[in-house]
Amino acid sequence: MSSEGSCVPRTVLTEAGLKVTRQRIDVLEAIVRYRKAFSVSDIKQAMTGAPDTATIYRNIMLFLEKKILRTALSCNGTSFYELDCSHNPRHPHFVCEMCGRVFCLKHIDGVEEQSLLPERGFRVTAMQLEYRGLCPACNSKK
Amino acid sequence: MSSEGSCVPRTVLTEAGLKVTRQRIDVLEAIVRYRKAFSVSDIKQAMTGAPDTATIYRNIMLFLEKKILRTALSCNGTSFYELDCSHNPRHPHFVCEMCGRVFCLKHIDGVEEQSLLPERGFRVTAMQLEYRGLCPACNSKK
DNA sequence: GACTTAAATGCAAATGATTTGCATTTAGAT
DNA sequence: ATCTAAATGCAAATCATTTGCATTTAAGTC
Repeated sequence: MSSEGSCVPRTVLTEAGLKVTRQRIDVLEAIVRYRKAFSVSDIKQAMTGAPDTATIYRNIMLFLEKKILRTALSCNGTSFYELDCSHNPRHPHFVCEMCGRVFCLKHIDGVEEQSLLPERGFRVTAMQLEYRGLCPACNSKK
Repeated sequence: MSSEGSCVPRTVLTEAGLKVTRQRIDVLEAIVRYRKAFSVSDIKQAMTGAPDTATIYRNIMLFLEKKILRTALSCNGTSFYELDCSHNPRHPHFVCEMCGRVFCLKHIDGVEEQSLLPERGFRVTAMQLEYRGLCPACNSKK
């Protein structure tokens, strides 16, 4: 996951210098399988026999620090995360105001952190581009 | 506030077809005075004799529907709002990961909803560009 | 392979933001 | 001045997230 690393949970953990526990492997496997931005409740539901919620949160925080994950966006009080690896380049997200689902959009060429600099004095570590509106399904229902 | 409206709370409420109540006037006045993106707790603290929290939330939801306000961003479980009027054009925001403060950045020419279109099928009603990192104050302390 | 210990986990309780139910008050029309 | 739907305050509920603490376990070390 880290920029160059593999996507094998065990390896990812070892490379990040983290203890390899059943819970961490299971959570990472679920995240890799999920393939899109997820909230803690998303990933819990996607797992059979998920670890305790506190454990999931603690591990997600750890994965964020280790750059195994990054925050995709926060909306309506919930944070969504996604894998932070070369196989998953940064891209904008879309939040459907009707069903609340979060979609990953295609990367937009030419729109990078570098091309959208804010004023001086700020040290930018991340940029997020977020759209709101109606997803295709909800849009066609209207 | 609505695209063309005035910034006088009473007038804003009337134009939006909302009942004019003391609480609504007070909240709007505080928001106009505040001049930047605010959370509910920000605006409560900025008021003397603020209405009940539930009332503030209910009114903010209403102001969002009426386009008197828009959501600036959500982070760490808190939503930030700002005036949605011609005097306050859309602009990117910056969240300081050290102190948690939210900053309004200057508008970036050429970067508009129009110039950053997501794939087909989506109906885009809003776009937010958000930066994270260290604000000038926290950055210089490091 | 058993031993040791710091780190990880589960569970329960705390926190903080936001929402809701309901009895009371009030803006705005009559 | 009167009436009624809508707005408010207050308390309690909800939801996401965090924390304290006793118990378990990964990963050396012998």
